[in-house]
This record gives sequence, structure tokens and C-alpha cells, in this order.
Amino acid sequence: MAANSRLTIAVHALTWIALAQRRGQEWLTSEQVAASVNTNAVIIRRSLGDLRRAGLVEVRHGAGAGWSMARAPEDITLLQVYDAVEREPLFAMHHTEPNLECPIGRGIRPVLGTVYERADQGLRRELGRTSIADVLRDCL
Amino acid sequence: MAANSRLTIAVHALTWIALAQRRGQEWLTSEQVAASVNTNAVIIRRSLGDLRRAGLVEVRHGAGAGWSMARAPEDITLLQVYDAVEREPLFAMHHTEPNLECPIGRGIRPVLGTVYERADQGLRRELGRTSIADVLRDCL
DNA sequence: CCTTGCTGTAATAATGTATGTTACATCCAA
DNA sequence: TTGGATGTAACATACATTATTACAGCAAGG
Repeated sequence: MAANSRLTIAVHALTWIALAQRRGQEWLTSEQVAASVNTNAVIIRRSLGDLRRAGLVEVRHGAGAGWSMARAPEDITLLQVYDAVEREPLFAMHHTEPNLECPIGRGIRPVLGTVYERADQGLRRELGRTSIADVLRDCL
Repeated sequence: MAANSRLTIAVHALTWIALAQRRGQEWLTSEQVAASVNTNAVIIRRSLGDLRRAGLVEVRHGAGAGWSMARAPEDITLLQVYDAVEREPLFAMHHTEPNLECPIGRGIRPVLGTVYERADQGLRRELGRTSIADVLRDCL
């Protein structure tokens, strides 16, 4: 699959904001976050926008604008970040409908759907075990 | 991520070959498999080629050529199929190196590497619980 | 040993997604 | 009112996936 770096970008941004706040800087601009992630500020705004819609960060407009945590780093798991930024399922079904005259073609999609659902749960269970606070601690 | 259908295609092909063999047809051509999956025969040959390199199927050339299981359907898990056909990791790191003058930029990659490794293990544990024989049974 | 049918793979195209970049309307604290 | 940042559209580039055509290579069976 074309693995993407959305989760990486979002976790990096959140962790950096968490560290800045611990150091007393309440609001960070997308430029400041982009400087640590080393990417374009628009990429950061898009990512933080996803996190805002999920209720994980807050944004402030006008003069002195920027981004801030909406919750304590201990209360944000990587699973919540994953859900906020990732839209596609892990595994795709057939591009074109399989041959319904074949018993396998008829039956395989729900069967695979169940298997893929369990695999997804296994992935999510692990992502739910790590918080932004854990990532911050291990970074330092 | 751009979810792909490689696992779906490979499992479908294997399950169909397993059913054909149970019905007494030992060798299937890529055209016959493609007719059930409803895709091009070259796609099937590429997928089965991956499975052959992993030791899951056998190929026969010349007249009467085709594909056959190299193991019993009970002894092939979807995890083995996944490993045979999937090359990319689930999550990508940053496209460009993060800012190494930032504590997060310096430390985050190994931290995320560990988390992503655990998430991958969670996914794989579940895929290892299902065999081609299970898929075949549930299809019928 | 030669025919025949299928495999293995290269080359190409169409499509979709990820990332990066510029531009600009909008917003709001000071 | 204004200045600086957000939100988002528009576009470019790069790459992955799937599909398709073409053809060399292989080997079973006449």
C-alpha cells in the first residue's frame, strides 16, 4: 500500500505542542510546528485541522493566533490521532465485483470483511496503549 | 493510505484453487483464476508469483500448465499470504528528515518505530488466526 | 524434435493519492 | 482598524495501483 505519513505528522505536531506548553508557551503557530516537522505550514494546518475536528486541539484566530492542546497529553492516545487523520481502511476489496457465479466470488467479500475487521481491531488495540505523554517522555 | 487489494486478490485466488482441488481439478491456469476474481490474468500471475516465491503454491510449465497448492489449505494463514504479497510498512515516517535541533525532531523516529512495530504485531496476530481452509469453509 | 498453450515479465497507460506550494479570503485580539 | 495567522482552494509533482498488450521462454505430449 502507499503508506502515508499522516499519523507520523500528527503525532509529531501534538508532541511538540505538548512540550512547548510544558515549557510555558501556550500557543504555537503552524509555522512553528512546521519548523520542527520540517514540512510546509499548510500540511500542518491540514493535519491540525483534522485533530481540531476530533476535539484534540484548539485553535485561536486573530492576533496571537495559534494552536493549543484541548486535552492533557496523558488523555490522548495514538488511536484517537489515528482515527482523526486516517480515512481509508487498511485493506481494499476487489476493484471490480468478483464473479458471482463462482462460489468463492459470491461468498468471499463478507468473509474477508470479518477478517479485516478483526485485524483492524488488533492494530487499534495496540495504538490505544500509547499516549502523547508516552511519546513525549520517550523522546526526551 | 491508498489501500490496495493485493491481500484480497491473493486470498481469493488461493481459496478458489483450494476449492477446485477439492473438486478434483489439480491444476488451474491464471485465466481460470482470473475469471473468478474478475480481473486480468497478468494480475493473477503476478500475485501467484509472489505466493510461489513464498512457497505457498506450485507452478507447472509447458502443456497442461497451471497452478496448484504447495500446502494444505489448513496450513496457510492469511498472515503468510500478507507477508508474501505486501511490501510496504503500514505507517511511513516523515518524507523529509525532521528538524534535529528540536528535541522532538531528534527523538521521535525511534519512538514511533517502536509503536508502529507493536501495532503491526497486533495486526499480524489476528491475520495469523485465519487459514485458507477457514475462508473456504465460510464462503460455502 | 516440434508444436502448442501457458507462464514470467517488460512496457505502457489510466487513475488515484500524498505531499508540497502559492494565493487569498476570513477572522479576531490588541 | 489593523496585522498576523488560519482555512482552504487550486495546482504541480511524484508515486502506487490496476489494467492491458506483447512477447520470450518453458515443457508436456504427440
